[in-house]
Amino acid sequence: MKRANIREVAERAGVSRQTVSRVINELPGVRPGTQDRVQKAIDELGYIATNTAKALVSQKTATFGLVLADISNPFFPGFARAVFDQANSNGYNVLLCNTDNDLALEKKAILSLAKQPVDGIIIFSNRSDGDFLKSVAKPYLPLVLINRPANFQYAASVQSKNKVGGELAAKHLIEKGCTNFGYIGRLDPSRETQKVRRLMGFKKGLEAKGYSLKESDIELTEPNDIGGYAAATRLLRRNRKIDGIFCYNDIIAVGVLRACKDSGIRMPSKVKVIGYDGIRLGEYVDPKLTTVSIDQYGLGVCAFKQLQKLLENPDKKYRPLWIQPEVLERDST
Amino acid sequence: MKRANIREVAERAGVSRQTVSRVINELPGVRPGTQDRVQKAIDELGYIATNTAKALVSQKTATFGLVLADISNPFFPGFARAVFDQANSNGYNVLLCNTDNDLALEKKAILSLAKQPVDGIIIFSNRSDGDFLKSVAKPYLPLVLINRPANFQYAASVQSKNKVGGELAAKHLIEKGCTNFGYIGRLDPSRETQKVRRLMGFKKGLEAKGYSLKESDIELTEPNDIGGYAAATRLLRRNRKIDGIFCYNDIIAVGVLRACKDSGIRMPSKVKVIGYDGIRLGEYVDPKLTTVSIDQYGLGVCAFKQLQKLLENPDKKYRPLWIQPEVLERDST
DNA sequence: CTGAAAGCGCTTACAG
DNA sequence: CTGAAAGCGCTTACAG
Repeated sequence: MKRANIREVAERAGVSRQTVSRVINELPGVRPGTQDRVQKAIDELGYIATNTAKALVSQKTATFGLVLADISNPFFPGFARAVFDQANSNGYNVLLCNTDNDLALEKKAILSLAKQPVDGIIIFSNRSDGDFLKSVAKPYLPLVLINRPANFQYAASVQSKNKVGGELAAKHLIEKGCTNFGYIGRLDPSRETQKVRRLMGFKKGLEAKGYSLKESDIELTEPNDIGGYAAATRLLRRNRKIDGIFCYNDIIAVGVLRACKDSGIRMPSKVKVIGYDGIRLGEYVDPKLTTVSIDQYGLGVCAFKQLQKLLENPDKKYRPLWIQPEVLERDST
Repeated sequence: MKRANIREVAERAGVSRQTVSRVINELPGVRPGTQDRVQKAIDELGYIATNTAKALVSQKTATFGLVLADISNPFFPGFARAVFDQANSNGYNVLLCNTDNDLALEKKAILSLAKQPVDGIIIFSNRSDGDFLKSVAKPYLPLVLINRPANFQYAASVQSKNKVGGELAAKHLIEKGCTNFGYIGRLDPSRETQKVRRLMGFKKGLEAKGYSLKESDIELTEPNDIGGYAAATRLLRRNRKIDGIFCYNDIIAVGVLRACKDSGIRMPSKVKVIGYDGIRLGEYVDPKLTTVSIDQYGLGVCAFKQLQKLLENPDKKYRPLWIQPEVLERDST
């Protein structure tokens, strides 16, 4: 048993291949009677036109790639879901690749998508150097970069305002009465300047109100709850006066919450903790985590919008879309 | 600017298209000097062979589909990640579709994959009727069904032992000293017999030790934490003697935990709660949730294995692979 | 309203 | 070791 092709349908219906093509693509100019005969043949043979052949002639695959660090990381699914929803309602299929934030895997994924080929790629995994991405971005392979500037042709970006987010965290903690601040950040082998903008914003926000953050009140750690736990323990042991902690992300903050609990430190009365990202998990921990929240779904929608524009007119330049973070107050502050 | 094709590479290298083809596919029988000339032309033109053309002749796309209810549901990412990892290390790309457990969306997704086409589909979303799936499963489109029997040709399945899981839950609660049991299940419009097997197993497990579950101690709800909260409130109000609650899944259980806490019911001393699935969230709630855990990653690995077998030899029949649930004891029992 | 011809970018025999 | 021919399953002009 073999998959039926357009020729077999044409033969069975007693028409030419073009006529079948017109029917399946719902093009005008087919007599109703002919249409019926063709439809009957299609149904009888269980014919489904393949995209490969169509893609070959149209040079469009109606498929794009989504490259991200790790779909099983609670940070991504909201974003990914938005991208899938947009794709689905616009007739696109999407090929997903995980990179684990590994440079080699990221390159491999992008290359594998290029050879598929796809019509474009959304990249939310920022290891690759600009030159590589630039060499990939073509009119036939536009790139949308998330949280990374796309300062070359055939690429656009969606970015979230990390510095603003840091400022918001500072403002919130100050409003809640904190006077001694700590920061628990992310150890990061690479020199990604984006990553430090949350801290920069936090410092700026503190300074705007006459406070400051001492270098000794900054702890860096692996970005997970275990790391957050250990970092908070170190931090609070070193400086017992700290009453407001800003964490690089929610998962670190969850570890911080647990460390405080285990040390018998009351939250939010004695210490207030604010995270970053707004992952669902924050609703379930105790106390519920206050956080600088990024609208992940909105981020995904914007990413698709950029891609769509690029697909329509690859030669134009598109300015970045910016996502505005917001404080989501729960019980930890 | 246009994507270079094999003809242009051939011309630039002064060879035929077949020779270029041999080089890119690393086939033997190309003189080293020729090889170098071709490689040089490839590099200069930034040539990347497209899969579409290759797929057309080989009738293989090296792509398969993954259909699931919702990638943003914490239940799926572990499974999905396993599938992606397997795909990646075996040279496959994967197209992901979300169905929201909606029959129409599921059919649409499967059809859209069929027309891509893909080499096969893994389906973890069980709305479609058998006849539809059967009509899709063809030697050219093998199907792997998760948690659903695949009793037709060109299909295989991976299933988890829901009844055993229910029995394990009963056994565990009894061992922990419970004597009065409640069950909080899932409201489900469709008649999916799979869904009730956890309950069947639970009853069986209780009866094996001389206990039983009264109909009035069963509550059904939407499968989320809000629903679990409300159901637990109703259940505990109706029967204050209940000291062991088995929940259809973890997210319901999380709501149950919260309901108990809010009613001042001590856990695990007064009431013990056990969930099902083993999602990560269970580690973060208070008390940490004991659960009947399914190895989601293993499930994904098995799914790919089945697909691979089907791809190699579509005509053979493959028996289902079974996933064994295990009690993961944490603090709620 | 319908069809014959050419072609999308590759690979698969086959010939030399 | 290399290339000419045919073909995978469609669509795109174009002719009638």
